Amino acid sequence: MIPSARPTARRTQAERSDATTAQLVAAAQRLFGRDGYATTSIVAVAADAGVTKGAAYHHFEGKAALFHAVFVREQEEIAAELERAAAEEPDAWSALRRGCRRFLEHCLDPGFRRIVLLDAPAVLGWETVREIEYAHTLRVLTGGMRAAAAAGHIGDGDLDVRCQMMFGALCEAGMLLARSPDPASALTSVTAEAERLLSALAGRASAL
Amino acid sequence: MIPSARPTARRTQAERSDATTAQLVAAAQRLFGRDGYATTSIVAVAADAGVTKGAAYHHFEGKAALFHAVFVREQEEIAAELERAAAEEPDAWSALRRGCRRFLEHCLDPGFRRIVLLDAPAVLGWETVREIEYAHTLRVLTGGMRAAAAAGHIGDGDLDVRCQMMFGALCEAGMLLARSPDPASALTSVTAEAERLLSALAGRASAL
DNA sequence: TCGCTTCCATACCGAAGGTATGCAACTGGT
DNA sequence: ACCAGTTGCATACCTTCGGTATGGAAGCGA
Repeated sequence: MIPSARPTARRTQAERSDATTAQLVAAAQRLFGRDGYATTSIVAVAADAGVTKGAAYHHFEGKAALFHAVFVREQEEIAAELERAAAEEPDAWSALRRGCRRFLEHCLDPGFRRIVLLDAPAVLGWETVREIEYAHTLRVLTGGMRAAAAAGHIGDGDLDVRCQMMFGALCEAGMLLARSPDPASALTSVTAEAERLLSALAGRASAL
Repeated sequence: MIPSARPTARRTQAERSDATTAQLVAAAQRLFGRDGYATTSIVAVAADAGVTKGAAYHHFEGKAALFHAVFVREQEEIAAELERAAAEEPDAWSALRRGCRRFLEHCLDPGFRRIVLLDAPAVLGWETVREIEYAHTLRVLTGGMRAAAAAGHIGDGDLDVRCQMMFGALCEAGMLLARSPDPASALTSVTAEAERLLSALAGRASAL
């Protein structure tokens, strides 16, 4: 008998497990992003993934663990996107600016805002959130900052603290951006303020 | 018969109502601040206030409404504190710096962090949170910024956007501060970074 | 004094997170 | 190829909690 004649028959355990976990995370990302963590039930996520509660609780310790997986996935996506954007720029300084702009653009996605900026701190706690972000988004940002500092663009001081504060300002700007009646046009002005802030941080008050 | 011979007897309706609402808000502020919104039940708050669920649902539309009241109270407290601190300074620029430092100090309170910085966006939504903050904390901050701008300390640009981003950076710095092993000593270094950021925003890159 | 409203407690309901159980599919050894 | 043993997952159940309905006691206007 030919294996996988029908896609459901004769799958290995790892295949089944990976498939359902992927389905669950994808469904959770959609529903958490659309309706928020609190109003999204486990059964709804499971149903959207084509399974039941049992599968969800078999693969994840609970609702928060499922959200944790979604958050990590979200971070991996944005970090990869930022690195791709930064790689297109010739020097460290323009890469840093390009990354900030890219982050703001990414904030136009409602699911990202809901999961990463709104729910994550309350669900996972600040420590966990920043730990994960420090391995993804903040890693890219601090990397860009260090590169810019090595190129002599950045003034002295505590770079880690400065990156965190810059990051907080960017998140705030992202929410502000998305809230505006015309986000597409607001993107330019908010980006301008962000770049001004960046230039200011770098000790180049009139770089723009 | 003498009114209020015993404190419980012969109180007017408004008195009873005000007393229980105050008790409920105070209890909610304590429990939400200590255990977080999600893990704090209405009955726990009511019991801590010395009443039952019925009283809570009589005075508030639901759990979120109770949290809303707590959040407004937090904002009123911090705004008053900031205005008091700013009033002690001679000029607009030092008042602005003093206010930022004061805000960071206030972030050392775990209840404040939990309620205002962690839970509020998820529970009330970003729009509601910023609307309330714009009437309190952000009002004081933008007021200080405008005063500093009028005194010629601040460069041109969108002041509202800049205040929001500065506020985001301050919130982030507050969390970072509280997370550090020795918050009291970290306060000075984080404050230094914040003032540097402020100076940078003002177009005075070497003001500190 | 007497309807009427306000304040609040008790009883109840439904939804949702989490657990226990059971069964079917896969796996590894013989 | 067969057969323990494990894994993947569904179903049934429990508990907690937000929210509602009901009832009664305390003030209030007339």
